[in-house]
Amino acid sequence: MVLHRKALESQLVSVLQGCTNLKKVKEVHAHIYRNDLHQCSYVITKLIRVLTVLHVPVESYPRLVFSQVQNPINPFLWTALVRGYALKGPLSEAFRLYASMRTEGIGPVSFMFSALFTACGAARDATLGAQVHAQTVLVGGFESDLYVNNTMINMYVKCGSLHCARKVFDEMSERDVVSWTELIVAYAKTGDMGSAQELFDGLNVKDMVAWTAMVTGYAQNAMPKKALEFFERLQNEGMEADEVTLIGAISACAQLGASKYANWIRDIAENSRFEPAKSVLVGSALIDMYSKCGNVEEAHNVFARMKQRNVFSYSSMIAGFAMHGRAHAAIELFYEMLKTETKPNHVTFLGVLTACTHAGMVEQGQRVFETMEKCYGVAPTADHYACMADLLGRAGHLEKALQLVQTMPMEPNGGVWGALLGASHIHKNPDVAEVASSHLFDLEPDNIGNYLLLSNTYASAGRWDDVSRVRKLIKEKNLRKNPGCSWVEAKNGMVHEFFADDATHPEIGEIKKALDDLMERLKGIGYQPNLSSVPYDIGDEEKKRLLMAHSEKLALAYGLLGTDPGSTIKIMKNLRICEDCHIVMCGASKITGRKIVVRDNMRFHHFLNGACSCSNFW
DNA sequence: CTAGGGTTAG
Repeated sequence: MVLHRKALESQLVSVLQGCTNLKKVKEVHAHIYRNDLHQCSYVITKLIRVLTVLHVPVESYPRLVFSQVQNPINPFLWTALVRGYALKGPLSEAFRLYASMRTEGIGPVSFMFSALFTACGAARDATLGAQVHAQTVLVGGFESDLYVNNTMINMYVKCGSLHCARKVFDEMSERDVVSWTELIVAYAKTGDMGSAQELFDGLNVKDMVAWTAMVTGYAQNAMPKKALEFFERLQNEGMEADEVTLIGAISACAQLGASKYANWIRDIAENSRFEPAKSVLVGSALIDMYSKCGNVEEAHNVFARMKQRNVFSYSSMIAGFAMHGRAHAAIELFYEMLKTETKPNHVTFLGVLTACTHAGMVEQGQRVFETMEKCYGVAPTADHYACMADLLGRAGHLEKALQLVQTMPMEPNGGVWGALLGASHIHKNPDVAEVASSHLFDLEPDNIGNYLLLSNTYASAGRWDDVSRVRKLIKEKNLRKNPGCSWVEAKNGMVHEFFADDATHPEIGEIKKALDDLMERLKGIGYQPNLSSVPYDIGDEEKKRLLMAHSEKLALAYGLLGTDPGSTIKIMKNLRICEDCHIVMCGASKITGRKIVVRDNMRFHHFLNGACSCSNFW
């Protein structure tokens, strides 16, 4: 009889574990009653845990179940409830439960402290966390408990008290790989990869999670080459990369933006247990990567092959279409998404709105903006207002854009004023540019781009006195111009880099000659240098010379020389492509019959047969 | 039971 009961208990627990919805749980609960097991702490603890995971408010169902236990002396039972409050709050209730448990004469246990630390961490309450910390010391016997100390480190990290976390770590008598990894991640998140690396080097037995923390850390801190180095080292150690590791590496490849790396990691992913068609995470990461590498077709291939899609997959694909100027595809996909179970979130709407912006679809964008809260329950953030300011402003409705910014329900951020400044620059409106930049100089005093946009807007209006006033400001602030830089992929996947007026490339002679030839042929079809692209008060000949030295033109010339005639020329630039270069790219695609893709710091331009996917709207 | 996670705008 006893044996039978035990078997039934563990059977019910495992059934509970597999419950994915409330209805099933309720069925099992009825079964528990029928078998007279509603006093069994083991089963009831599991029941409470499952309910919490399914986001049932602790106050309702779980508490009811708990209260039906006549003599709750099992600390696991109490802790299950406390963990529920740890996830959703309120924090005070978690502590009230802990106090009641002690009054019931139940001694403190390590996992109860862990639950309390989790609660403090989730509430970002370091003060309360420190009180629990003091409790563990006061009660005694927990100072050397590895598990308690690890959750304590985690709590301090979540609260942003890295120093306290480090102190706990330094004073621990025994540490395991979890303790180390927690700190490594904490340093990585603050951008301190030096300390992260130092800790990692001191770690004797490194497991896959620790390695992955380094891959992800370097990827998140914009050091993609380092991230990939660690990814390869991890594999050389004989460890199998899992989903999380792959995502870190894929994100690093996305940052590099080169097809060589993209195809390399794609291969690894396809041959892993987490192939993109089956893993939503890996699939979504690949969509983003291919979009950022200029290959939106391949991004869509991955998307189409995925067996399951979630809000990340859809949002990434929509944003991918948007940055490649495929606005209609983006919006179509958005409506397709609305027919599924997947609900759009704030990121989805950013993608849809940028798609409208990049295609100049003002009315469509306004409609989406107006309905996002009403119909889909997603309240616009300042970023969405930035998109709207961009949408209206670029389309030439500067007054409307300004009005929107001045009446928006939250404080405009740098993105909002920046969009307005960008639009003022395009439409050569120094008055609106002045309003926008006065805010930007407060919000982002060191962002040189804003000063340059204002100064260039003055230049386009011929207000040279104002130009030199802004120039002086830049000098006083000791700000340095970001040198323009372009890369182009050669045949073998090698990436060649060019700065403006750069003569360091070994084949610079041929490159210059190829550029001259191209210019001659362009002139034949009516090209004239766009002198207004040069914001300096200098002679026309000097302007022409500066234009010809732009890094993207050098990269284009090298692309013509160094790649197969049938292939796409892929150029990347760290700044926004200038108008003259844009015209030249259009012409070059017509004359040479080559497909040219340029990624500037804003988006992708696909040049084919004399036209650009951005419809000259950028 | 505690550690590593993806989309975003000027």
